[in-house]
Amino acid sequence: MPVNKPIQILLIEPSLLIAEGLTSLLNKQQMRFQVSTTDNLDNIELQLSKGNWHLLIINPALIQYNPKTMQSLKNRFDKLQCIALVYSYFDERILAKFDETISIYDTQNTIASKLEKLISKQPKESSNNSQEVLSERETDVLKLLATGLSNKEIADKLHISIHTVISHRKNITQKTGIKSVSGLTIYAVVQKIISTESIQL
Amino acid sequence: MPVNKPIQILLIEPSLLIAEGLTSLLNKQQMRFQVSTTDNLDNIELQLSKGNWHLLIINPALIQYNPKTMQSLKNRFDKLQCIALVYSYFDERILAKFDETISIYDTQNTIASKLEKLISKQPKESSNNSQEVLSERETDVLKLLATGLSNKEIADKLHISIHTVISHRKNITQKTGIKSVSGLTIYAVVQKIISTESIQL
DNA sequence: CGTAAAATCACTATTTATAGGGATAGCTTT
DNA sequence: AAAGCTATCCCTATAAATAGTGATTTTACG
Repeated sequence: MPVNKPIQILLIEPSLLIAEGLTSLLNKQQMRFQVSTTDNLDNIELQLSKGNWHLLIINPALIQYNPKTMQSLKNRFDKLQCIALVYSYFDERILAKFDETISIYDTQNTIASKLEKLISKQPKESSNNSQEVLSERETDVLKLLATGLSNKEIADKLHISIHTVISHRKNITQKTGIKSVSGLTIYAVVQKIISTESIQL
Repeated sequence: MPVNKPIQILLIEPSLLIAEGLTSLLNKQQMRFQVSTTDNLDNIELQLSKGNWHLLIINPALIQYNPKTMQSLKNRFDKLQCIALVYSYFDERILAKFDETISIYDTQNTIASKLEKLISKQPKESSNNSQEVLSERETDVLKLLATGLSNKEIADKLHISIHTVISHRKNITQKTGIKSVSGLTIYAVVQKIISTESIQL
């Protein structure tokens, strides 16, 4: 099972509903998008600096009166692509500052293809190893992890040391980009590595 | 495990993104909402007639120029409550025709409580069969836990101390008998406390 | 045969989670 | 009014998980 690293997206949008909608739509796509949302521009530089973001989607209303912010962001994070998320009419001169524009009336496919096009423009640093597959042993560990066992229990069950389990888990996290146990659990279910019945409820 | 009948909602909204957002938000609520979406008014009477709908959520832009539709719907389906979903300013006289108004800038709680208030007005057919295992607050915690957040993050999100979160988690574990995060995640999914989309992968 | 990937194990330091003990205040129900 | 439940907060001590680095041995493949 090939696992692509998710595309990291920072979404700045005051309407929770719209943020939720976009997130939900993107989650339905085959390509994996990981969307983080914030509702204002505060601390945005801080947030951008501590992560490997691919796309910034922003409501242009938030920056239309201080285009400097936009420019300074583009300068500091030159690989970051900025997309405007518009509800209604916006001045072309403002929209022109963005790499792309998506509308709330766009279809799911339209939105996704616009984003994908932007991403494919990027130098593929990590997408060459994106056909990553969990190894057999990693799958074993994930399976047991997702059924609710601790590292120690997994180690005992597989007759290996806990260090090895931890090692495998590091690799799993790195390959899938999923850090949380809940996320990995759902992943295991979706990937049919386990069935929900086998989980310790 | 008690199961309440879901609230049937018909959503008429041309923006897929907004429809998706609202659906996603409602799915995160404890109360179960089942949302069907259509993007225009065609065949709406037909659709309404073949289902037991509780709420109709509609973009007022769709009917502002023919209020008759609205009136005729209210006449034919007298138990149906109509909610306006607004993005921007709308004439008060138009909004007054609705039982309630929600904005895309409303918080999740605001939206949910508006809908719940409308529903509770209705004669309760069979809503008292719930020996709900988890309390409301415990459900909040479970919801966030299952999306992959740590105790600390949950505390911040709910504006309570980490001790309280731990306390709730103790109770959740005791009530459900489920100790592992993966087990609780699956539990939350099965109980429709969360949807798999909302999990941080 | 050489190499690359996988699997195994190890150590340190830090952060999180769990177990178990309490406490208080605000409700609802009896 | 008393009993119960919920929500909130606090403490200690221990267990578990994670991040970062590194090393050795198998195994598969050209």
